[in-house]
Amino acid sequence: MPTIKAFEGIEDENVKKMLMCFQAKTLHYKKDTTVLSNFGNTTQVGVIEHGEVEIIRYNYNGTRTIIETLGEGDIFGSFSASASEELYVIATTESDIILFEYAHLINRCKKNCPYHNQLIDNMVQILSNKLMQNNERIEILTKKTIRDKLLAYFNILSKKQIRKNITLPFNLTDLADYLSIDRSAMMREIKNLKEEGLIESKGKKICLHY
Amino acid sequence: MPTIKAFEGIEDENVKKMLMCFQAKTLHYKKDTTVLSNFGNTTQVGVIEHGEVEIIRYNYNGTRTIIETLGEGDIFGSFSASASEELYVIATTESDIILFEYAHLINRCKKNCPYHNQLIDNMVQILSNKLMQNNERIEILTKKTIRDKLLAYFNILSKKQIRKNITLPFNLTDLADYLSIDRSAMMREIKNLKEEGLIESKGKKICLHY
DNA sequence: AAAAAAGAGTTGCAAGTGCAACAAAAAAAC
DNA sequence: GTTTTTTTGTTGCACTTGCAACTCTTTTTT
Repeated sequence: MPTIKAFEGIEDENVKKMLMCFQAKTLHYKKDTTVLSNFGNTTQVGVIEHGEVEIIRYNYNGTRTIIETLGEGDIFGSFSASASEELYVIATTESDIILFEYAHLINRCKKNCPYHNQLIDNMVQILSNKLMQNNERIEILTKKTIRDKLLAYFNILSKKQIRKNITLPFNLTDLADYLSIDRSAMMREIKNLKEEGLIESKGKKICLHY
Repeated sequence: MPTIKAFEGIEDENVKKMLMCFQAKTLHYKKDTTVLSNFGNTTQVGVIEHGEVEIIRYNYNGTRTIIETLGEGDIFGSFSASASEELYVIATTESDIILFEYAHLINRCKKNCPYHNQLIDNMVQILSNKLMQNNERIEILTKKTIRDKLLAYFNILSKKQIRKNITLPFNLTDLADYLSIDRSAMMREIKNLKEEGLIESKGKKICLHY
């Protein structure tokens, strides 16, 4: 079993008890299938036991925006998105996902289980982290030019990977989605950055020269 | 005393005890003074007892971006921003602010005070709300055109104020900041929307015709 | 009440960006 | 190994946007 952030510090047997108490269901999803649709209005929480999912918004003009990419042990729920959006949770690989009602997470049950405290402490941690990630994305999105968006993104990544030689966590098409810019315009700007000697790059591999 | 979200459901006397335990300081700030600078790297949390503050990022080119506007009873801390930013918390009106270390919020003290549970439950609530707000902002910022940004923003506001006749919560200059677009370009687009009959507007008052 | 500052509203122009439509390379499927 | 699909890389062009430089109005300060 992978380390599930929400259940960290709780013994396996207690996790099992808790999931029983929550009436949680574990469901299996094939690659590229929908885990939840109209996600903005569900009260469910999903915990990724195995696999990988993406939270996607389909825009009226047919384009799509990646809201978030989640992996093993991650959790998603109403807090992952704005209520006014048309959202889908898609399994990008074969996945096992534990589903239950969000209310269980925040309302302590009557029995006052000791491990419930731990669960809620974990939630504070998880939500804080998500907030920081969101703030990062907002920092990038508020940059006005494609160049500034790219550089801001590369910088943050470089800090995280602790080196100038970074590897993008997704392909260039998805990067353009994440930065909310046109892919071809982004490629053009990457070319400019290369020609000016600010970066070297080939596909997902980028080396910062500043 | 105003309703402070972080302390909701905790009796006044217990709040006082807790703040003692946290070694919290209440400080007074005049209009347009700095509450915290280099905010990204502090471990402090601020609770607004009276007044109003803004979390501001100053960009290298001199422009500024409003990260968040906060009022009475709101809380701010490391979770309010990305660590890589140069941030300031500015009092926009005369304000009283309670400051203490973030660690107190998430680490239950040894005495296991009963009201600490309530505090942490409140934090989950607060963080969830902030996440939703952030998600909203991301939804808006990921729109590609000024028109779509404006309409997305108006829609969300219209839902919140439950009418087509909305009043902006800040002036047009700050709105442009919030949407991260050029003010004059925004004015031009508002004019277009008016001419096409999609909205009526005068200053902060906007009426949606759709 | 007058002066100063802040905000709203406008416009020309240059630069940046999105879109469409490709070709080439790489990866996945057969 | 060949075919198919996905991803990367490129370019011309039109249009949107940012910038600068204003005027006019409203609000705040003295």
